[in-house]
Amino acid sequence: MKTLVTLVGPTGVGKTEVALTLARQLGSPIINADSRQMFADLRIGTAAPTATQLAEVQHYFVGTLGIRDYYSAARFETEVLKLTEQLFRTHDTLLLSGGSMMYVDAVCNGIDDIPTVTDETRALLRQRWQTEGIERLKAELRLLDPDYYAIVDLKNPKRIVHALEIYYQSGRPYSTFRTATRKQRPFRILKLGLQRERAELFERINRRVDQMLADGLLEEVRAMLPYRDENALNTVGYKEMFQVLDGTWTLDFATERMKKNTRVYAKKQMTWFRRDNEIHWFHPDDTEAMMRLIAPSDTKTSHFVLPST
RNA sequence: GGUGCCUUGGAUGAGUGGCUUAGUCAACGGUCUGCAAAACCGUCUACAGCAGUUCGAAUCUGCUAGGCACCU
Repeated sequence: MKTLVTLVGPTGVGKTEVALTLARQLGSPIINADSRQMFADLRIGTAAPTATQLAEVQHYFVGTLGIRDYYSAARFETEVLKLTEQLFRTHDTLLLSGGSMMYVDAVCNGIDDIPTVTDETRALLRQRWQTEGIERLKAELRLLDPDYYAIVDLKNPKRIVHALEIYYQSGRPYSTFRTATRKQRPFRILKLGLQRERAELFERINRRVDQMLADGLLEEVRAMLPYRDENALNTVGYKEMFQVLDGTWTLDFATERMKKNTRVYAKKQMTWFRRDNEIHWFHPDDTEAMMRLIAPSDTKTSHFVLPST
């Protein structure tokens, strides 16, 4: 039975280290599920695996995107599925590790087949949102897709706009694409979650932010200035440091904000993962317990085999 | 010792007799099916203490405590 081991947890909990340990023992490559570590130019601020770590274990989806590339959870789903199909020919166990909640869910549960929105449609709707206001778009959605209008979070402009994008892209209401069904995968999925006490996690986050700055985060951000409006840079760490480069925030203030926003992000991740009752939770130090769950039989069985007489 | 000003929820900060839950930040909780490290939502009802005035006080009066300023 082929198994995809999925390692999740909040930012800063220690996923990278644990993933390496497990990968070594399983002889598996690491499939990265962190939406920001995929960008080649965002290494320091996303705490991407180091060159040494990358050299030691084969990684996929780390540093594969240019800063202006479009990407999505749906695309991740299809690419990972294609990759696993290939890798499972030579591996029984594969490791998927990362904290991007939606990316992980896309791989585990699937995403409905919704048409990709073109740049033109996206730009058009964004412009209408700005010039006509969200109320107009809401009224329009109510007429075009009453079913979705009834359930959508009307306070969230992104959801309204997206539903309209789909409508204009395809000529069909967004709600007709939503099946709410879970896709079956041709392999077993074992979900492991990493957890620490909150105070300890926050302490690690604070220290890691300081380390990023010492490692040259500001220079990395400076190189991204020409692309600051790209979605990939709407990211904790980069947002704050742009303010420093603009001269509107002091470095100290920005650093505090970055720490705070990272903590908030970690909490959001925990909120998301908490409701997934398929996750088995572990302390990051307890990789032995994780291995026992992943490969329970390996060494144990021999003890129970009675010598034949 | 005397005089004047001040004291609001974790922080900041409006409010000078009832209409009110100020607001902001933090903290905590939650939503989530194509940009998700995104976007959005909810919770946290305080007025330094005591005694009065009043139908009714954070808002008026007195005393007590603490803080700040000035004076002998």
